Amino acid sequence: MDEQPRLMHSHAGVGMTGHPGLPQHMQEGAGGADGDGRKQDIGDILQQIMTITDQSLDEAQARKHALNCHRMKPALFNVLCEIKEKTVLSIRGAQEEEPPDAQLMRLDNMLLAEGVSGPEKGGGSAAAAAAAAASGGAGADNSAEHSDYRAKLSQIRQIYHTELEKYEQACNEFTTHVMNLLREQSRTRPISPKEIERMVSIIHRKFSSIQMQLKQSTCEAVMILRSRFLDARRKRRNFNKQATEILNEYFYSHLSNPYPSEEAKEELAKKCSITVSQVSNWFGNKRIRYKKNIGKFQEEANMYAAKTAVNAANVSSHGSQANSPSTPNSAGEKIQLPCCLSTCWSFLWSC
DNA sequence: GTGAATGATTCCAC
DNA sequence: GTGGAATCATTCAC
Repeated sequence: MDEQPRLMHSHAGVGMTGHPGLPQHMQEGAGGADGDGRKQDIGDILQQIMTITDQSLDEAQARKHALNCHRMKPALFNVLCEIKEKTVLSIRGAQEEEPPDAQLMRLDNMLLAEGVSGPEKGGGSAAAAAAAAASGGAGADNSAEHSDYRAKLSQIRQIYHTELEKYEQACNEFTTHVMNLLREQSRTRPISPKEIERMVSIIHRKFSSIQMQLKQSTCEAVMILRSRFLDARRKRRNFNKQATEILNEYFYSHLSNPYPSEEAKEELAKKCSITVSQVSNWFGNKRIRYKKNIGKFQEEANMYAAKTAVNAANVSSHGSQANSPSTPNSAGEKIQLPCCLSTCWSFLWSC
């Protein structure tokens, strides 16, 4: 109960000469009898403001009207606005400068990179191209897969933009509503432009957090789409017969050391129209499966050994040096290797 | 529909 | 970074 008199005294003191919060027009001639009169006026106004909530609606309306028409009202209002602005700045000033949200930046960057946000640029073509390379150049199928990927990405993009537009519209409507409300209220209580600005930024932050959720879920949707598209296991195609033949020929003719060099892998990849990674995968699988069941692969090994022998014989008949199965080593040099040693070699690299 | 074959991926050790 | 081993996902022959 003793709060009110203290506030009143404090506010009344605002009218004192030389008070930093007091505008020039209120300070001029504040001393003497005129100054006492103005202090009394301000005291009256403040008294009316403090008691206005205890009155009936009609009484309050009448008081409100009287206050609005009071000759000292604009000056007092300015003082209250300035005091409030300074108070708000001192309390909130430090909080205004928030660093940009790192998570939001990451999401924005990703959406931009995937072609979901920003200008439409046939988004996802990079991912589609990557998938095409990963799947080993399935050729004709890829264009259909690309269009499928693009269509799905376009759907995600459309949903994202629709939702974003809704949020932005809602944010603008709400901001306008709140600003109108504050402007209306500013006729009866001191609301500084800074305070309105702060309120707007609070609203924007709230809506921004909702937008972040939208961005998060959009990113997840893109990731799922991308992983499905890029998961080549779902799109596995057997190599053609010729490619398998070339790889097997190399494998069995290098049974002593079935580890093709990078150069050999590149050459094989070129010959088979597959990627170097696919060549590595193929040799990895082949080594394991051969080692696990040599007996099963023996027939195949013999077949390719015979084939190699025939090739060598052909070369020999054309004046070449070799007349037994020859095996180029990893450096591409020819070394003499009896067929019967193939299992011994396999034992060597399997240990 | 089922099982073998096979290309790709993942995890781990070196 | 590379290769081995296990596993997955798909294809293919029956």
